[in-house]
Amino acid sequence: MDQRYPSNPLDHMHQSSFDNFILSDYLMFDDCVNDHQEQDQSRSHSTEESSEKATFSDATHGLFDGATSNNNNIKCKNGIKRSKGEVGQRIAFRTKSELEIMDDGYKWRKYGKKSVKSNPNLRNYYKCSSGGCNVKKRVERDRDDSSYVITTYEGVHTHESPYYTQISLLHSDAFTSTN
DNA sequence: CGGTTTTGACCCGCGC
DNA sequence: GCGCGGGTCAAAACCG
Repeated sequence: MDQRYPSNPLDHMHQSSFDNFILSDYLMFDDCVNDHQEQDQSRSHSTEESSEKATFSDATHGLFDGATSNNNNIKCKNGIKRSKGEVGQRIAFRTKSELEIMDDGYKWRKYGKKSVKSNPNLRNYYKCSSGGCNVKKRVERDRDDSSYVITTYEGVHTHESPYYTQISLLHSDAFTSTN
Protein backbone atom coordinates (compact mmCIF):
# COMPACT_ATOMS: atom_id res chain seq x y z
CA MET A 1 0.00 0.00 0.00
CA ASP A 2 1.70 3.10 -1.17
CA GLN A 3 0.55 6.29 0.35
CA ARG A 4 1.77 8.48 -2.41
CA TYR A 5 -1.47 10.29 -2.52
CA PRO A 6 -3.03 12.13 0.33
CA SER A 7 -5.72 9.68 1.15
CA ASN A 8 -7.21 12.16 3.46
CA PRO A 9 -10.21 13.86 1.92
CA LEU A 10 -10.03 16.53 4.54
CA ASP A 11 -7.00 17.93 2.80
CA HIS A 12 -9.16 19.10 0.00
CA MET A 13 -12.10 20.17 2.02
CA HIS A 14 -9.76 22.60 3.64
CA GLN A 15 -9.39 24.52 0.48
CA SER A 16 -12.57 24.08 -1.40
CA SER A 17 -15.93 24.60 0.10
CA PHE A 18 -15.20 23.79 3.66
CA ASP A 19 -15.89 27.27 4.79
CA ASN A 20 -19.54 26.62 4.29
CA PHE A 21 -19.56 23.87 6.85
CA ILE A 22 -18.98 23.79 10.49
CA LEU A 23 -17.11 20.74 11.47
CA SER A 24 -18.61 20.26 14.84
CA ASP A 25 -17.60 16.73 15.26
CA TYR A 26 -15.94 13.98 13.41
CA LEU A 27 -16.23 10.30 13.77
CA MET A 28 -13.98 7.60 12.74
CA PHE A 29 -14.48 3.95 12.76
CA ASP A 30 -12.08 1.53 11.34
CA ASP A 31 -12.01 -2.16 11.87
CA CYS A 32 -9.35 -1.81 14.45
CA VAL A 33 -10.88 0.73 16.71
CA ASN A 34 -13.78 0.35 19.04
CA ASP A 35 -13.17 -3.29 19.49
CA HIS A 36 -12.80 -2.92 23.19
CA GLN A 37 -15.12 -0.05 23.76
CA GLU A 38 -18.47 -1.37 22.74
CA GLN A 39 -20.45 0.57 25.22
CA ASP A 40 -24.01 -0.27 26.04
CA GLN A 41 -25.02 3.29 25.44
CA SER A 42 -24.57 2.59 21.85
CA ARG A 43 -24.86 6.02 20.39
CA SER A 44 -24.93 8.89 22.75
CA HIS A 45 -24.29 12.23 21.18
CA SER A 46 -20.80 13.40 21.52
CA THR A 47 -21.98 16.73 20.24
CA GLU A 48 -22.96 17.75 23.66
CA GLU A 49 -19.75 16.66 25.22
CA SER A 50 -17.35 19.25 24.03
CA SER A 51 -14.65 17.84 26.22
CA GLU A 52 -13.96 15.01 23.87
CA LYS A 53 -14.22 17.10 20.83
CA ALA A 54 -11.05 17.13 18.87
CA THR A 55 -9.93 20.04 16.85
CA PHE A 56 -9.93 19.88 13.14
CA SER A 57 -6.20 19.69 12.78
CA ASP A 58 -6.09 17.01 15.37
CA ALA A 59 -8.50 15.07 13.31
CA THR A 60 -6.49 15.34 10.18
CA HIS A 61 -3.25 14.37 11.78
CA GLY A 62 -4.42 11.59 13.96
CA LEU A 63 -6.84 10.17 11.56
CA PHE A 64 -5.16 6.94 10.85
CA ASP A 65 -3.72 5.96 14.15
CA GLY A 66 -7.04 5.90 15.88
CA ALA A 67 -5.71 7.89 18.76
CA THR A 68 -8.15 10.71 18.49
CA SER A 69 -11.21 8.60 18.73
CA ASN A 70 -10.65 7.82 22.34
CA ASN A 71 -14.19 8.15 23.44
CA ASN A 72 -16.43 8.20 20.46
CA ASN A 73 -19.48 6.21 21.23
CA ILE A 74 -19.80 4.86 17.79
CA LYS A 75 -20.95 1.40 17.28
CA CYS A 76 -18.35 -0.09 15.07
CA LYS A 77 -19.73 -2.84 13.00
CA ASN A 78 -16.76 -5.03 12.50
CA GLY A 79 -18.54 -7.43 10.29
CA ILE A 80 -19.65 -5.14 7.54
CA LYS A 81 -16.67 -5.71 5.35
CA ARG A 82 -17.53 -8.04 2.60
CA SER A 83 -15.55 -11.13 1.91
CA LYS A 84 -14.94 -10.26 -1.70
CA GLY A 85 -12.63 -7.34 -1.98
CA GLU A 86 -10.78 -5.82 0.88
CA VAL A 87 -12.03 -2.50 2.04
CA GLY A 88 -8.96 -0.47 2.76
CA GLN A 89 -10.01 1.92 5.40
CA ARG A 90 -13.20 3.43 6.51
CA ILE A 91 -13.49 6.93 7.78
CA ALA A 92 -16.64 8.69 8.80
CA PHE A 93 -17.22 12.19 9.82
CA ARG A 94 -20.11 14.29 10.77
CA THR A 95 -20.53 17.83 9.60
CA LYS A 96 -23.19 20.40 10.13
CA SER A 97 -24.48 21.22 6.73
CA GLU A 98 -27.68 21.77 4.88
CA LEU A 99 -26.30 20.14 1.80
CA GLU A 100 -25.29 16.55 1.81
CA ILE A 101 -23.16 16.87 -1.25
CA MET A 102 -19.90 18.47 -0.36
CA ASP A 103 -17.09 19.05 -2.75
CA ASP A 104 -14.11 17.26 -1.33
CA GLY A 105 -12.11 17.54 -4.51
CA TYR A 106 -13.08 14.23 -6.02
CA LYS A 107 -15.69 13.42 -8.58
CA TRP A 108 -18.40 11.14 -7.33
CA ARG A 109 -21.07 9.20 -9.13
CA LYS A 110 -24.18 8.25 -7.26
CA TYR A 111 -25.09 4.61 -7.62
CA GLY A 112 -27.66 3.92 -4.98
CA LYS A 113 -30.09 5.25 -2.51
CA LYS A 114 -31.52 3.31 0.35
CA SER A 115 -33.62 3.84 3.39
CA VAL A 116 -32.06 2.00 6.26
CA LYS A 117 -33.67 0.75 9.41
CA SER A 118 -31.44 2.62 11.80
CA ASN A 119 -32.14 5.93 10.16
CA PRO A 120 -35.41 7.46 9.00
CA ASN A 121 -33.48 9.43 6.43
CA LEU A 122 -32.19 8.11 3.20
CA ARG A 123 -28.67 6.92 2.68
CA ASN A 124 -26.89 7.72 -0.54
CA TYR A 125 -24.12 5.71 -2.10
CA TYR A 126 -21.41 7.24 -4.23
CA LYS A 127 -18.48 5.85 -6.12
CA CYS A 128 -15.41 7.69 -7.28
CA SER A 129 -15.97 8.25 -10.95
CA SER A 130 -12.32 7.96 -11.89
CA GLY A 131 -11.62 4.80 -13.77
CA GLY A 132 -9.97 2.07 -11.78
CA CYS A 133 -10.57 3.81 -8.50
CA ASN A 134 -13.22 2.09 -6.49
CA VAL A 135 -13.42 4.34 -3.50
CA LYS A 136 -16.90 4.56 -2.16
CA LYS A 137 -18.65 7.00 0.05
CA ARG A 138 -21.87 6.89 1.93
CA VAL A 139 -23.83 9.97 2.89
CA GLU A 140 -26.72 10.16 5.27
CA ARG A 141 -28.20 12.63 7.66
CA ASP A 142 -27.82 12.19 11.34
CA ARG A 143 -30.78 10.29 12.65
CA ASP A 144 -31.05 12.41 15.77
CA ASP A 145 -30.13 15.79 14.43
CA SER A 146 -30.96 16.09 10.79
CA SER A 147 -28.94 19.25 10.46
CA TYR A 148 -25.87 17.06 10.53
CA VAL A 149 -24.57 14.98 7.70
CA ILE A 150 -22.60 11.81 8.19
CA THR A 151 -20.19 11.01 5.40
CA THR A 152 -18.38 7.71 5.33
CA TYR A 153 -15.44 7.14 3.04
CA GLU A 154 -14.33 3.66 2.21
CA GLY A 155 -11.06 2.84 0.58
CA VAL A 156 -8.12 4.82 -0.67
CA HIS A 157 -8.01 6.68 -3.93
CA THR A 158 -5.63 5.19 -6.46
CA HIS A 159 -5.16 8.54 -8.08
CA GLU A 160 -4.80 12.18 -7.27
CA SER A 161 -7.80 14.32 -6.75
CA PRO A 162 -8.70 16.38 -9.80
CA TYR A 163 -8.87 19.40 -7.62
CA TYR A 164 -5.41 18.80 -6.24
CA THR A 165 -3.97 18.35 -9.70
CA GLN A 166 -5.49 21.61 -10.71
CA ILE A 167 -3.79 23.35 -7.83
CA SER A 168 -0.47 21.76 -8.63
CA LEU A 169 -0.79 22.77 -12.24
CA LEU A 170 -1.56 26.29 -11.22
CA HIS A 171 1.46 26.35 -9.00
CA SER A 172 3.84 24.94 -11.54
CA ASP A 173 2.40 27.26 -14.09
CA ALA A 174 3.03 30.23 -11.86
CA PHE A 175 6.60 29.14 -11.46
CA THR A 176 7.33 28.55 -15.09
CA SER A 177 5.68 31.67 -16.38
CA THR A 178 7.50 34.19 -14.28
CA ASN A 179 8.82 35.95 -17.36
C1' DC B 1 -24.02 12.59 -27.23
C1' DG B 2 -21.61 11.15 -23.14
C1' DG B 3 -21.69 11.17 -18.39
C1' DT B 4 -24.68 11.26 -14.29
C1' DT B 5 -28.93 10.44 -11.56
C1' DT B 6 -32.90 7.78 -10.49
C1' DT B 7 -35.11 3.84 -8.90
C1' DG B 8 -36.64 -0.79 -8.52
C1' DA B 9 -34.67 -5.18 -8.78
C1' DC B 10 -31.28 -8.17 -7.48
C1' DC B 11 -27.86 -10.16 -4.46
C1' DC B 12 -25.66 -11.59 -0.31
C1' DG B 13 -24.71 -12.27 4.54
C1' DC B 14 -26.74 -13.16 8.84
C1' DG B 15 -29.93 -14.55 12.45
C1' DC B 16 -33.72 -17.34 13.54
C1' DG C 1 -34.50 -22.56 4.38
C1' DC C 2 -36.44 -18.15 4.84
C1' DG C 3 -36.94 -13.42 5.76
C1' DC C 4 -34.78 -9.19 6.62
C1' DG C 5 -31.53 -5.49 6.17
C1' DG C 6 -28.21 -3.40 3.66
C1' DG C 7 -25.26 -2.80 -0.57
C1' DT C 8 -24.98 -2.80 -5.67
C1' DC C 9 -26.55 -3.17 -10.52
C1' DA C 10 -28.39 -1.47 -14.52
C1' DA C 11 -31.68 0.53 -17.64
C1' DA C 12 -34.05 4.48 -18.49
C1' DA C 13 -34.40 9.27 -17.78
C1' DC C 14 -32.08 13.36 -17.36
C1' DC C 15 -28.87 17.14 -18.28
C1' DG C 16 -24.84 19.98 -20.02
